[in-house]
Formats: sequence, structure tokens, C-alpha cells
Amino acid sequence: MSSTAPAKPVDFIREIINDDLESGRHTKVVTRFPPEPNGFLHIGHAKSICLNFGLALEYRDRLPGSATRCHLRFDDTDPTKEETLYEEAIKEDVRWLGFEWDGLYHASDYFEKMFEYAEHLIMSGKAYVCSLTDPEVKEYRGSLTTPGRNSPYRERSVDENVDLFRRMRKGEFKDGEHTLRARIDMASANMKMRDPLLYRIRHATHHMTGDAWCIYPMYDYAHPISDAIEGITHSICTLEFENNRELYDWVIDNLMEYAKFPSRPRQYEFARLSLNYTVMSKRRLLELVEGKHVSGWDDPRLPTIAGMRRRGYTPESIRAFCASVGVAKANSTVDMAQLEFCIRDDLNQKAPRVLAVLKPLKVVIENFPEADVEELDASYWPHDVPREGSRKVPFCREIYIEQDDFMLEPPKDFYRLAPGQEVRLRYAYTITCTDVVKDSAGNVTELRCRYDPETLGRNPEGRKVKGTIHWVSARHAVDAEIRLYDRLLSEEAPPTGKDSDFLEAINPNALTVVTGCKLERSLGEAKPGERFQFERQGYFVVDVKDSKPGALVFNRIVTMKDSWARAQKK
RNA sequence: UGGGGCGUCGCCAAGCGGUAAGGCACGUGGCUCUGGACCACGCAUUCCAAGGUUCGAAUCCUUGCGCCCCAGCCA
Repeated sequence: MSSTAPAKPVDFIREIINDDLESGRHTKVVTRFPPEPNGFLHIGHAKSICLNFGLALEYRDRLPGSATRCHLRFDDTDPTKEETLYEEAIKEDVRWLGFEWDGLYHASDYFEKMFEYAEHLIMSGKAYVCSLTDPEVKEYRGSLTTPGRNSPYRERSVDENVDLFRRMRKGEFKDGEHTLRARIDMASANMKMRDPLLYRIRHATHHMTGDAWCIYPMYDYAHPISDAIEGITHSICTLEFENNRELYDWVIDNLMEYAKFPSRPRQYEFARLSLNYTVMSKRRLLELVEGKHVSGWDDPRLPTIAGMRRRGYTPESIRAFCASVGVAKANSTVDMAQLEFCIRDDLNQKAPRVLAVLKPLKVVIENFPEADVEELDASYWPHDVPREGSRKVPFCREIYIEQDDFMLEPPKDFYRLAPGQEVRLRYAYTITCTDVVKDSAGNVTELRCRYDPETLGRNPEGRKVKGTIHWVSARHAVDAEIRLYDRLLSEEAPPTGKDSDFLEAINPNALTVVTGCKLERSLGEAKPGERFQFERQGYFVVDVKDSKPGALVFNRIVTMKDSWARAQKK
């Protein structure tokens, strides 16, 4: 290995793979991303996607030809929950994140093989048809501290088992009447090994196989077989499957000789991603969507890939985030601030700077001629971003500034506009506030200012103007609606109680719609999906669904890091 | 009370017996026509705890403690 190679993160998974390659245990690296098509992907899945697809990509240049692969496999073993709609959404999300699969598969592709293997298990005495009812199965299983009892059907003859199993397939029984179970050990300390169910009867139409089957394999049976058939070498899943690994190995071990699988896959578990100030469980996301607490799976408040895409996150920023959190085995909750850092860091280099006033306050520049318009140069990029490009911004007698950039009675360290105070207008002149116009209720409705014609592109003489604020020409401004998004929850961790308690933690300010915003003229032609930095405010994207020419809608992706606002909170 | 995992800075996370990387966050200066970015500096005498082994321990041993997962015909 070259000593100049950039230091790639070597987590425990990569360490294992390196060892496997060096020892000759494997000559290939084949992984898979195996979502169940029963919901939308979220940032937690992105971590798994980046890991699995990333591994195949990384080892690509160390191994020959097609020796590295990452499959996309839909784990579609429960027809009552899965839909084609979800498959399409998942594929779109994976591609958007920047990955292409080396083969698209379904667990259901292997239903026939799985049936055959199940018969083999039956014939070798490793599986039997059990006719206990659901509650009976539960009762016989025992508890964490007490061993289970053998099913009374455990000793059925091979012939009877084969006959029953084939009749299960033919549809001779109703849902729940029989199951196929592995014959392992009802007293095992590992609950997963107490004669786990392999097949259950489900008279339901499957989105891929239609009505071809009325018995469906369970995850613990289907997954290892799917991996083995596809030649997966490293089957990576999350921590909660650690208990299932013994069963995974049992299935492979008892089928290996008969099935002659192309690989002997091993399962490895890593900690799933958790983020504070949001929810990640499928159940909670589904509840938010179905309960209409959000506008849909792609609501920009959600941590779904679709939601983040619409919010304006870039695939690069999500990949960078996943790389930054690492891969380990300790349960952990990553700070949302780390995600926010990644999108700011990416957009800092990619988003052109423009001026936009969210809450306008009219300013009349008394010593600027009514009829004049000055076209001022404004770079799209700050001095520290090595990119070129600029536009002209019109400067007139009447402009809008941000309401927050004016204070009647400012604290000493408020270096923006205030009565008698001077401030720099970005890319333009400095102005000094000479008068304040109020309505009958005492609200400030307009500012009267004077500008210094000598301050374009240079500092005034003898004075130091500390602050610079953004502004927009009133005459040329483009109106827009801006959706200010913030964290989904107002608490770090949602209430742990049952039911829908977490709904109470929803941040009422997670979405604030502001209308009547004033954008600089050049934004009139902004296209859906285009991202900008609205100077001093944050990064924004033209909403891909609701924005229309003449009726622009922007989403706030993330605010700027704001040290003044932080100081104010103290 | 069974089994499987995990415990290193506020949050992630390196470390694999030789004397605590890095990122985020935070703080302090600098610079700045974005209170952004950038730059500099600071931020664990200590690794869940207590014993032990060793010249030397976050790393090895012992005993505790804490947290997560497992009793769906979900995945």
C-alpha cells in the first residue's frame, strides 16, 4: 500500500474484510443493501447504504473484475406490508444518494429454492410442521428465564411433515393453521433458537409473485439463503440482529452441503444511526405521515431521504455525514449539529450568494434621486471561495432591509442600523439612519436614511463601519414565499412513553411560512432545485413541487451559523 | 434470575501492553463589505468502578456497576 494514500477510515468491518482478503478466506467482497419495501428510506438507511455500496466501491481497485459487488435486494417476505410504490421510492433514493447496484434482486426471487431447501430440512429431520395456534406457540416458547417446552407436533414423521408442508403450499389450510418450524432447542438460552418459525401461511397477494404462494418464509430463514445464493461474503446488518446470527449460521450450516452455495456468508452487526431532535423509527415516521402531522414522506421536516432531498440537502453532504459518524458497535445518538455542519460545509462551496429580505422594512434614501437606478456589481462568491461569476444588483432610492437589522434602542454591540447609526449595505454604500417613521400604534414602518456616495467599494474616511446588512431594491424586488424549516422536535429525545407521546415533542416552529419576502431581481429566474445562500440568513432551495415562475417558493435548508444570535441567548 | 452486545471529552470516534488521534459542539483571539467562511490557540494527567498482573495498562486478569437487544405466524 502506498504511504501517500489518504487515510481512509478503517472501522471494524473494514478490518474484518482486510483480514479475510489477506488470509484468503475470501477473494471477493460482495455486500448487499436489503430494505423491506414497506416504507421510505431515512438517514439511518443512508448510513447502511454508504457502508455497503461504499465497501464495494472501495475494494474495486484492489480486486479484479467483478470481484466486488453490492446488490440491492428487496426483503419482500411479508406480502401484507410491502408495496411496489415503496420499491420505486427506495430505488430513486439510492440512486439519488449516488449509488448504482450491481444487480437488483428480491427475496421472492428465491421462493422456489427456499421451498426446496425447506423440504430438505424436513427430510433431514431439521424442520417440522407445527399446528400450535399463535398463542400456544407463544406459551410453549417459555420466557427469558424459563426454558420452553417442545411442541406436541415436534415428533411428526418425515412423511407426514412433507405431506403437510406440500399441502400448506397448495392452500389447503387457513392462515395460522400450521407453520413450518426449525427443530433446534426449545431450552436454548437464545430465544431465537427455540424452534423458530420458518414459514407461515398467508393467503395474500404478493406485489411480485401475485397469488403464486400462500406460504411465505420468515426473515430469519429467507435472509441467509438469499445472501448465500447471491454469493454475499459480508452480510452487514444492525445490532438488534446479533441474537439472530446464531440462527443465520444454523440455516447456512444445515443447507450448505445440499445447496452448494457459492459463498459462506457471515453476518456482522454495527450500530444503527440515531439523531437527536428527530425520529427515525418506521413506526413513528409512518404515524407522522398517516396522521397528517407532516405533508407526506417527502416533508422537508422529516429525516427521510425524500424529505431531505426536498429540503435541499445534497447527496454529497449526506455521504460526508455518514463518513463522519463512523461505523462501530456502541449504541449512539449523533448530534443534529453534525449533520447541519455537513450541509453548510458542502454548500459553502456550491451555493451562489444572493440577497433576499425575509421580513421587509422599507428604507427611503433621502439624498438619492428618485429617478435614478445604479447597477452595482455583486459577486456570486465571497473572496474565499475560488469561483467566478457575478450579477448586477439595482440600487434605488427605496429599498428593503431586514426588520431584524434595525433596532430603536440597540445594545452597544449591535452593529447594524439604528437611529443615527451607520451601516454598510452589502455591495453598495453605507447609510445612516436619520429618521424613523411609525404608525399610530408605534410600530416602525419606514426608515429615512442618507447614503454616503463616497463609500462604494471603499471605507468612509475617519469612521469605522462595522456592520454590513443585506437589502433589496424596492422597485426591482421579486416576491416569494419562503418556508423556514427547523428541527422536527423541540427536545433532543422524544418522550419514551407508549403510543403517540412523541407527537408532543414536535417543534411548532419546525415550519414557519413567510410570505411577501423580497428577493433581488436575479432570483426571478431561479429554477426548481437550485440552491442559494441568502447572505447572512442561510441556505435555501427552490421548492421542486410548489414553486412556479412568478410565484416562487423557497425552502430553508439550514441557517447560517450565527454567533450573534448565540450570544443574544446568553 | 437466562442469553447476546456495549461502556474513551457535551456528541460521534481512533486506540489492539509503551505512556489519550480526529471531527462536531463550545470558548478566546485574528481577519473580513456575510456577526458566514478562513486562520491561530484552548478544550479527557485520564479512559464506568474497584482490585490484580507488569518496569509500564484505556488496552491483560478478576469482581462489580450501568446501558442496549431477545419471549411478532414483523424485518
